[in-house]
Amino acid sequence: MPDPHDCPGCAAPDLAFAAHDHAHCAHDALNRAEALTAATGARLTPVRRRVLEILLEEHKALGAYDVLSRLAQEGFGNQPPVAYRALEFLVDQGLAHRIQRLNAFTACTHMGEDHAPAFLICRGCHSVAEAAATAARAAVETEAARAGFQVERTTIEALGLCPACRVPA
Amino acid sequence: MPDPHDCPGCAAPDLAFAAHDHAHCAHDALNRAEALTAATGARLTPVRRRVLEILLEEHKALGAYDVLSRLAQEGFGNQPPVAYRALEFLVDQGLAHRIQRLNAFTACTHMGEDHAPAFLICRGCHSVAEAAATAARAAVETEAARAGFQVERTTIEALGLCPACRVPA
DNA sequence: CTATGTATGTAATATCATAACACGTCAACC
DNA sequence: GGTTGACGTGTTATGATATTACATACATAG
Ligand SMILES: [Zn+2]
Ligand SMILES: [Zn+2]
Ligand SMILES: [Zn+2]
Ligand SMILES: [Zn+2]
Repeated sequence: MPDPHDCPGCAAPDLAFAAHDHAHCAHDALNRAEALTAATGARLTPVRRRVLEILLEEHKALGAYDVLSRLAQEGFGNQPPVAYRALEFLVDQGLAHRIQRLNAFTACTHMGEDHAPAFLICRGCHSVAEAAATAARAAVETEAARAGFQVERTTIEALGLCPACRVPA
Repeated sequence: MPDPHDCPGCAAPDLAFAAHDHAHCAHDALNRAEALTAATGARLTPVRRRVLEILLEEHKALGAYDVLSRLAQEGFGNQPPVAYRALEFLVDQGLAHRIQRLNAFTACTHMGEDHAPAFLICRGCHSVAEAAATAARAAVETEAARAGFQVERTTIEALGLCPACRVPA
């Protein structure tokens, strides 16, 4: 098992697109999730934990029904609410995000950081990364204020090409 | 019929939330749509025109099925593709926008301006306004570039309270 | 007038999401 | 120990959103 304190991938700002030891990346995220939920008293039950593991397998977004079919294969319930509830829990706990544009979910790559990222969605390989969005959010709020609008949450999702997909093979 | 050259509402930057003569606002938008489609050769057929009129009735987003039921009442086809196709046409022509967060559509308030707005969605009254998003987009692209990601389109949708809904009655 | 492309109508199906209820577990409480 | 209540899970049923495929109408170009 990799040492969590010696990992180039985990230090990368653009984790999803950077080459990294993803097995370690996922393992580490799961540990972090355990710690975070333990700290708040939230219960990372088997279903919820398994859903998070499934999301962590790749830096992509999975639809609720994709998750569900995986769960069903493994002996968990096979009805939509099973998946939706676990996903809702993970999103509420900040362990996963919902990607509006894809009607899909992805594991958070910055667990515990109280962040509100922009999502970078590659239309080539369908990977999803998180990017800092502080400046962008501020800009939106400035414009909104001009209209007297009070922003509570802002969804920012960029569609385009990741580094790997930009260059044709 | 109002004079298109004397309208306080049409000059407001935050048209949707500003008090304005909406009958004129909608009428004017429809004229603009006619002119724009005529100029490009696109055909604003009866269904498409009617869908735009429906969207223009309020500064809100309407689901495809809401639009469809209106169409059906008026003797147009009552199957989903009728609505989805007309809506797709309007979006392609820049006469309407799709609001991802709501799975719904709203008439564009800046037809012909080649804009890429942020949407301000009021959770109180469900009205939707467009706000300038040039700075926000630039910020997103800057961050994306740091990850080597090439942005093609960015969806920015803010949820919050409009001026009218901020103050409790 | 006929061929062509475009728009519309319709049926069927796919995909995404939630409401409502039943059951099991566990810990707090008496 | 039994009761209660909160919570999580399972299941049925339904609702909401969206697309594929095919048939038909209609304009206009040749
Ligand atoms: Zn990784
Ligand atoms: Zn890619
Ligand atoms: Zn108006
Ligand atoms: Zn409002």
